[in-house]
Amino acid sequence: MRTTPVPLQMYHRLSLYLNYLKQDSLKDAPYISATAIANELGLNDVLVRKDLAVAGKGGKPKIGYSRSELIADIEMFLGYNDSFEAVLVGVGNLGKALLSHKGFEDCGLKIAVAFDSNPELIGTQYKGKKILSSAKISDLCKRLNISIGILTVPAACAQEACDALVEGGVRAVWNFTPANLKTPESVSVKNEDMSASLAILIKLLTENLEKREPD
Amino acid sequence: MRTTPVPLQMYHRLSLYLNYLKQDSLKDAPYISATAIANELGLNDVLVRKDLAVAGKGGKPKIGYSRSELIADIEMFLGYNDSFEAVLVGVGNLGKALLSHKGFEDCGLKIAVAFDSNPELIGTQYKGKKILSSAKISDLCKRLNISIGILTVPAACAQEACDALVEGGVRAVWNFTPANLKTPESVSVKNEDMSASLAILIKLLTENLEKREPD
DNA sequence: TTAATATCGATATATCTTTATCGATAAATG
DNA sequence: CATTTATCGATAAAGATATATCGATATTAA
Repeated sequence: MRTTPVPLQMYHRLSLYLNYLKQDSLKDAPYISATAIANELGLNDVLVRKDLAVAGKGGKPKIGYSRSELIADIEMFLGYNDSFEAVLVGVGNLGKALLSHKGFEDCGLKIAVAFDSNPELIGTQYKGKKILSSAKISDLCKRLNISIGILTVPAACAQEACDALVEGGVRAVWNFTPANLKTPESVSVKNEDMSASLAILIKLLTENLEKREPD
Repeated sequence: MRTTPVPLQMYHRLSLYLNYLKQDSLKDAPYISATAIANELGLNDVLVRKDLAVAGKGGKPKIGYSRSELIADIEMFLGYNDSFEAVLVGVGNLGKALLSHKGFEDCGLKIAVAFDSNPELIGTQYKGKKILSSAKISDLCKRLNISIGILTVPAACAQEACDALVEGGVRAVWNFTPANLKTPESVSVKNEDMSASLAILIKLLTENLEKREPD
């Protein structure tokens, strides 16, 4: 079985670096070291250096990396300069939260339209995005050449909506439902499972409690 | 540096198993094999068996594991039987989405109250949860013996809100903002960084596109 | 009752990921 | 101008995680 050539975790970290590097408080710092980033984010400095070696053009001893160059390099590496068209399915609270989220555009993600099956929402707009009937998903995705589908529907409708997206030629699904989606191999799925995250949170918590109150 | 004794990823997977095992379509299946779970979730069967060996009581050759027993074992292992009191800070769309989410209760998470700084929201309720002034965070957390804080405020207020939670004795923070929170060692933080997830999604997507269109 | 089969559980192996070490280098300092 | 210092980059080592192999076992079928 083939595995990922470059660790997915690294992409996660690069995004963290980017976020850190863009911080207001660093606006006047022309250079920054891997050690500093590592300390700030609680990571190992060699790890940071290795990540930056993959995504960036290299730094200078004693000085570190050019902050602006590093930002540009990471954004390039993460594909934030290419633009991807997306649609969102399910305009509930979570859907609205994602539609409101400024910052996706900076990552090259453009939400073109949203879909919902609620007649009261169909035809209206939210944050400047049109809300259309879910019946039109595949047609519209084809017409607009959409590559990403964001799923924020109830779990029970998730597979159906996903199938419509796939039918519409979408190549990646960002799944915010707990459903275990089936897609053809050519369509990637990234799951954002709240329960799974919560499981880890609770684990961290209990681990932590045990540490403090040994018995 | 000490690392996690039991892989965090495992907790993530256990939650997936749980979700799968509770599926309606399996309601009449008394037994289920690690192989079946692995195939369904796209994992290695030995990996699943290893996870289940840690969390469960073991299965029978040729048959598999008792589905109901497995569910109980995993829930026990994940600490879903213990109940944790939580508060949510920031009743925007995302906050509302989380307040609406049924299913946290099944995991032992009880959101006691919510906080916001918007005067129009303060004093109202959402989904049966009272919304109080953010100024009261630490006092109330102390009084109610809250152990988990859920952060769904704008990034700019994140550290401030987090400090109030820590002051209130919270032991774990579920951070839905992109802020890089500073907490004492005794307080765990679980970050849900959208940009970082998106970075991985885009990576999966482009990887996928390259596979299909080699040049 | 015997043979075939699916599965578990344990052990061993491979792979992936992170951390440690060390020489080289650019700036700062005396 | 030599020395010290912080950092990079490469290589090596360690550690963690996932996969493969194999004997044991319970069920099913001949």
